[in-house]
Amino acid sequence: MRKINIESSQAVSIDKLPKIGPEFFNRPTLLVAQELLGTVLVRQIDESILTGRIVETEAYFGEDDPASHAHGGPTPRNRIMYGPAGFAYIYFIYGNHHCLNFVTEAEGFPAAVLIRALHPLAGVKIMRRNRGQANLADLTNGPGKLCLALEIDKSLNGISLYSDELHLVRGDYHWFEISNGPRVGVSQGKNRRWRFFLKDDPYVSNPIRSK
DNA sequence: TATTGGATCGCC
DNA sequence: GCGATCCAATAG
Repeated sequence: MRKINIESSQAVSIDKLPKIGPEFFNRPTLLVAQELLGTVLVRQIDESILTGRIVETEAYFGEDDPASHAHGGPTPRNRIMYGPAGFAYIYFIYGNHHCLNFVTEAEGFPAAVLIRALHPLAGVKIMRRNRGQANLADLTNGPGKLCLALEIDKSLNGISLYSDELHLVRGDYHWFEISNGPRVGVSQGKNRRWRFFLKDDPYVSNPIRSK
């Protein structure tokens, strides 16, 4: 029976924490993007468990969204976005980095939420090893950083978010304020303020943190 | 087959 | 502020 510090206060058994089910993701994307804040991402690798509280997300919605990979219709790369909700869409970008997305909405409609930043909880030692540096606040404060820290790459593309390897559980972190702003790194669709994050949280990614 | 640009990061 | 680095999409 594995014991783990999910929220730093008391050790609980990871087996007893109910996974968040696929129905959570099969809902309006902007709602899911906000309700994901405060939940805990669990990454299990063999005997190791890495967890982090989601503190920053971005929504990508439909083929009409110019910033979405699905803008312009289905391709081999974006096909997971067209599938049912509750699966991971993972892609490689800028020749260096992976990004983790959760597919939302009904099958056939391309939408997803990009996970942009985590507050590291369990497995910090392994995350530090994976990232090759020691500053806790810089471990998972960006989409590429958190994938490296949690050993998430394209081999997990299309995996169920109800799997042991990768899933979500509810945190006990509730009383926060949600801020929103323009999405990061997109050249089009700037008018959509679909980046959501915990107000004043130190683990949010750096660019344009406030306002 | 070639070219171009991208939902980034870390170092200068 | 800029280079690394390479995949995906588009054009030819």
